[in-house]
Amino acid sequence: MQKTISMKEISEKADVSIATVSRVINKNGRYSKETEERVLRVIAENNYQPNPIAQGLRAQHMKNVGILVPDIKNEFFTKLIYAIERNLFEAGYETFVCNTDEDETIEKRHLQMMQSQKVCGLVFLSGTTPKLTVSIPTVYIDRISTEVSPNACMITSDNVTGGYLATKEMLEQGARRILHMTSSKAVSCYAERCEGYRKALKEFGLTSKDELIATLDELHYQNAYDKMNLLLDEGISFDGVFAGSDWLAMGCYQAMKEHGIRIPEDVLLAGYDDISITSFNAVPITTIHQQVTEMGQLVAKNLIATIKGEAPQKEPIRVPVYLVPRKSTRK
Amino acid sequence: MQKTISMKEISEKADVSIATVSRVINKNGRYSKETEERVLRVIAENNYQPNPIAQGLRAQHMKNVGILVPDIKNEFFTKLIYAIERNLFEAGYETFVCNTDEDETIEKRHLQMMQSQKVCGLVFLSGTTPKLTVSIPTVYIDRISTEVSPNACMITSDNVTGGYLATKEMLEQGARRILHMTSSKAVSCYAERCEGYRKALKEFGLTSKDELIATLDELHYQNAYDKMNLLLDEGISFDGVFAGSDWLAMGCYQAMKEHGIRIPEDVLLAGYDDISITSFNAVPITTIHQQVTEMGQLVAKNLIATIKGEAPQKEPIRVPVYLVPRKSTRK
DNA sequence: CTGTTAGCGCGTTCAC
DNA sequence: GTGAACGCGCTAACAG
Repeated sequence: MQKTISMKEISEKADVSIATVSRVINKNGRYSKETEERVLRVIAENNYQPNPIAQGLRAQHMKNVGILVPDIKNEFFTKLIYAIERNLFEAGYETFVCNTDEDETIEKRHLQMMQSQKVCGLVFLSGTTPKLTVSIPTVYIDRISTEVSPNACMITSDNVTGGYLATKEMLEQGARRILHMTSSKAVSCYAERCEGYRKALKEFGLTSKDELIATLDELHYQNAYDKMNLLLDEGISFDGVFAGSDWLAMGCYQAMKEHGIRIPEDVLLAGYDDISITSFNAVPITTIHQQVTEMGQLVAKNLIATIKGEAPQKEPIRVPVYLVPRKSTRK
Repeated sequence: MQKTISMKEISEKADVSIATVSRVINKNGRYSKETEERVLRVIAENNYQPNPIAQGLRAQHMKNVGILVPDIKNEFFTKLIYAIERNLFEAGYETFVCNTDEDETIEKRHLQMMQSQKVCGLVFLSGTTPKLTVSIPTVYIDRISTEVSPNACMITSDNVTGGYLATKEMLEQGARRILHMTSSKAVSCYAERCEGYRKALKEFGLTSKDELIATLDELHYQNAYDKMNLLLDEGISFDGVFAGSDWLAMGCYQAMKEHGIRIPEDVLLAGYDDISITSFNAVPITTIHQQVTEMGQLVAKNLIATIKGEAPQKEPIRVPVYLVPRKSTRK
């Protein structure tokens, strides 16, 4: 382990007290121009930088933030993480990426660690989380909750509009029995997308039918694939599918394909997130684009503001979405 | 900020000295059975856990490891990160994921932070890195280097065999002029894949031709796409393409498709990594599967061993790969 | 303007 | 078997 130079050594080399060095570093004033220069010179010469751990021990928090993500293998989340990390890093924060696998136990353990490690901020990417009891500045993405912590803020894309746009697209293309695949759990972003789905149906004089709402406990490709196979074997009929996420859409696509259903000729299909795979799929899939870069910026900006003591906005911040029409909804 | 209970408070509640509490926690002996029980009980009752920052300040290192990754948006890397993180977490380590964007400056700044933050281990995922001057236990993945740090070990998949298998597949399917797209920089994994490419050619009585080696400064989809467009416009002829990674293969695919080239009828195509998108592509793409789960386990195992003081293995550890034949090489 | 000092929470040496 | 005391590197309160 490489031993690094300490503030004390700097103070000796600069022939001042350790307190003065600290003041210069933190620009706390109460030092002369000359001493400042001298100290800064010694610091530069020795390539010194303060020990974040010692700072953390004193301040009771580190300049690190934890990001809790349900599935780091999902491109949608990595694009979000990328944007968040980039913005936080520029502001001097390092990032713990904690993959929870949608497992409550793992999530709790990560949270515990984050708390012990005194991260100064937390970011939750959409998922089903237990009630958070910590009072660390937090940003929730795509997870509206009624029981909001006092210093938490929420950023979410406009899921209602997204669901609405995807559904409307298929209605306009002639679909009348649109299946919606979504989460069985009370996850706000999925609930909102479903709301948009209903809204579009209503506009077309239709009502949502329970048998056309397919719910999943886990939101992976495989689950969607299995569920769709089940539904098809049961003989349910539909002429459109709005999947709550792109990976669900991919699962539906695969199952339908294997059942000899042609897309878009027999059934229209739309997903959500706009991950790369949808555009390269054998039949490119219509989807809703979420502006991850903008969301990442907002996350960083709001989190940092909250960390600095500003009261977070109570109202969720909504980022617009737009439809990306592709072959799967255009015969 | 939530104030947590300290060791001192535990010692008071248990009516022992703080030193004894420390000894019990670290199982350093020199305490009686009764005191141990009492201390452990108080610890449990108060849900106490040691402050990692204070521990870190004393020990001069934290139980955290940094992972440096060139592109966190690439599924291949996230699968690797997933496996690494999972294994390290089970062993009690938290992980800093540092995205470098293949930018040396950013990488250096991350490294500097990791060093300041006293991570106890470092993992480099394939990329072009400057010489590392720190002596932190390190694992390199897919980045063989001659100038190895004393406590670094290397894990890599069998890239030579991978390149060989991909190329041989196309040769067996009749291709004779196979273009190879690879990195312009001296990145070991790409160099090795190229070596496998040559080896296969040789076996078929062919030699590699310079005009059939296309190099890229940056290894993204867009660069491959642009390069392939350029080559096609120049009129270079070939009947097979071995791309050094799946995203490069996707870029080649797209450019060829837009030039009216049919795959596999006119040109065969193979990639490397086996990311999801290759199997869902309009023409599923043949690729080389890397066993990321196994690699992640090996990374964690070896890193932890090195952290604990064992001398790391000098020889690179090679993980087998296998060919995943798909439509892009089967007419 | 500058220096001395206490203490953040922990592990460890040294007495007893 | 146990406890007092020091120091890891830093910031802030206080004294001058």
